[in-house]
Amino acid sequence: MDSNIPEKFLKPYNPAETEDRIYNTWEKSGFFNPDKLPKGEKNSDDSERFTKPFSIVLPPPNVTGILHMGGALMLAIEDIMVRYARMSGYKTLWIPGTDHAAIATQSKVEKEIKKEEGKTRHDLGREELLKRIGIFAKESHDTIVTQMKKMGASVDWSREAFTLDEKRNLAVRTAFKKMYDDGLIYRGNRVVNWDPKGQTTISDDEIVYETRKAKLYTFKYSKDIPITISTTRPETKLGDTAIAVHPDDIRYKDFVGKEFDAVFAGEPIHLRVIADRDVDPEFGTGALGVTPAHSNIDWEMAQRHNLPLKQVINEYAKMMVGSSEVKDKKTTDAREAIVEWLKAEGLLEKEEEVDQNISTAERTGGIVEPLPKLQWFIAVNKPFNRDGKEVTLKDLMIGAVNSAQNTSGEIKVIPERFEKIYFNWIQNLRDWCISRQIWYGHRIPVWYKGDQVYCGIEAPSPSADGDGWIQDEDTLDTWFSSGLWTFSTLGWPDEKEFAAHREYHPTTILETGSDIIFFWVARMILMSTYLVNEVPFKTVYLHGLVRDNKGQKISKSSGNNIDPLDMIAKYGADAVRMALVVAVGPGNDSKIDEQKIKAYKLFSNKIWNATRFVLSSIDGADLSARPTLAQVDEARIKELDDVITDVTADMNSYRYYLAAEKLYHYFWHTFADKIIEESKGPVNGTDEVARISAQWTLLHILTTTIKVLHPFMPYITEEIWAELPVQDLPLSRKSLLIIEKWLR
RNA sequence: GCGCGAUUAGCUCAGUUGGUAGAGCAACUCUUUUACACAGAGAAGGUCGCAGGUUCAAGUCCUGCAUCGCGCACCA
Repeated sequence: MDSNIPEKFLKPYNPAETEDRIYNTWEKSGFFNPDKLPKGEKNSDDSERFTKPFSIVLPPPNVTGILHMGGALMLAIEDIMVRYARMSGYKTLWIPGTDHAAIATQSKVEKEIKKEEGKTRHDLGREELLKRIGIFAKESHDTIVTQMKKMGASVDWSREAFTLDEKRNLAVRTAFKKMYDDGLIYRGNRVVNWDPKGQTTISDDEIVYETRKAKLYTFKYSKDIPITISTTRPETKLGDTAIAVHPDDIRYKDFVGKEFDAVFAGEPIHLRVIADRDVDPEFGTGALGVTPAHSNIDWEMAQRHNLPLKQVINEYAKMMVGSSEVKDKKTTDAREAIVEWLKAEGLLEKEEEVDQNISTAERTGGIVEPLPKLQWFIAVNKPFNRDGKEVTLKDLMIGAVNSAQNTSGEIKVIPERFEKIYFNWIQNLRDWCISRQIWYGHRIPVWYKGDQVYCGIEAPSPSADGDGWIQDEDTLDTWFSSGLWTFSTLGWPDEKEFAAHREYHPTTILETGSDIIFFWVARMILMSTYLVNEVPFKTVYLHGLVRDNKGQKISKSSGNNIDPLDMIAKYGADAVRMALVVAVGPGNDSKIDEQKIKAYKLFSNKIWNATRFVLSSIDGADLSARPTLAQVDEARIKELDDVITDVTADMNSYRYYLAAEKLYHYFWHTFADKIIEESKGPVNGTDEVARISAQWTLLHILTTTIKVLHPFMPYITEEIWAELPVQDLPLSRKSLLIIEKWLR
């Protein structure tokens, strides 16, 4: 009975033997490249096939390391989107790439060099360090590419990009220059977030707040100053230039405008009492020591009251002034010394424990120190002319996203609740600090000579602009280049190349993790609306965090990483994809569990064996034309059609988590458990009409389900597809399943 | 402080537009001349966080509360 079916069906399904071979077949077919998709015959029903564009960019993985489960989830969802679009007849483009991840990559390589050779970046110099990072990035890149292929990602490798390659560098310089000329990029001296560990500035969004217990000290600056203040950071008080009180606070009314001198922990200070509405009279003593150089809010207050700025903490988080117990000490040590001094002087009035939010740097974990520095910024609130109207970048970002309040926004966010999070973030958005004091990244395209400043896409030319120009040492925030990703990967700013890809922009959809909605999604909207004057994508689909089976965030340091490659080796990529996708709605965190992956390996095997049964049941029968079906088979076909209609609706509405589950359920518990079982009678019986009806129905259901399962489980379905005989599907033997029609 | 999400079977989670609940794992009984034991058949297990309300009908809508989590702001 089994004599005519392929021998491989006699054994359980073996993904390891299948997957790499299938991926090779796909790559060779060229179908990952939309230009190579076979257009439909002219004047046929298929004449529109593969003519309308569908495009998506891969959120470029950082070259810091390897693929983790979060990356696997991202690839799974996007590949489902892409394969579904391709089968649905779209000219489908999925652009792959990697991200140089400036700070993360440089600090990782620096750490390794320090560990192995005991050298710092300054020992190596800029050129040598960049060379080393380049080697590391290349290796990481190759690993990531291998991993992406293992997952089955049907990306167009011929269009692969890197956020730090030549083309993207030109895009960055072009974007910078335009924003500079429009006055939207400026250089300014402001209090910025300084990461002493990474030795660089970071943006507001790169700060992670951690709640810790801290001591709130209440004291007087000196016996001669009658106002008592509170602070958790006494060491900053050496840089105070004012005491602020609320204008309506009668306790301090008489002091406003008075000036005081004191020597605080060895440092002479001069304080003016000011009245400012930002002071909360209910908090502490209602009086606040103003430290313009080491606090954002105090800096703003200082601007309003024209207060002097006095820096007392340096880039290494060490004290620059004070008594011998304080000067050159780390801030934490200085704090203790100052508290001792306050006690000795009898100035300390109260010491209490409070909860405090500590600012730490996202990438390095260092405690952020606000410092005054000359840096580059993007002005988000500055009006500029756009199509005859005065707008700000903030306006563009708000206008792009669709919501109940803004129905003209072009971008739809899935799930919707992230719209609120997005708008809430924009409300509080301040100018974006884009310069970084690291070497790995896009160098700022600005040159200096004495007082002269030159911003250009190219360096100033010696003949026209003279000699002696020195380029800015700093590099750009990695998200600056990531923000250009939807169009820098499509040829921009090269007019010819961009024109050739114009149909792909705006991209159809952006799929990414909800944790980078501000870092990336918002920045892409900013850059695209400003530079290309259109939204970067029409839909944003956000997925959640993948956690381990205990609900912990997966990270290398906690050692709880379930390696997707291990799981693929054990259970196959199809099983991993299903486990990641089924029952995981957009925006929701999920937990990955080896048991769940294993369950979908069993499903692979179920499909495999059902195929074996169908092939052996129809052996020798001519099923090329649809026979007259028995009533029971008609009902089965109707039921199948209903399921496919339902699943198609889910696919069109991005409910992959439901579609996958429904297909699983139908295949196993309807097709295998019921239809196959009930067909055994007619298939082996003597009633010719009933037999052929049952045989045709079995093959039809198998063929159809294999097809619609393909976006989810591409390998096993492609493998089986090759073995299915032609039924009423004229193209089926000519093409790979990857370009087969979703519905016919 | 403002906003958001979660609370459903022992565990991990689905449940799209309101019509008396599902999956995986675990646990129970039976079945090894079956396409598949990487299986099948069957049984068991839930007052869907709590309290109200709307409705012929609510896990699904509304209000309040509780617990957990997240974002933003504050953080002197």
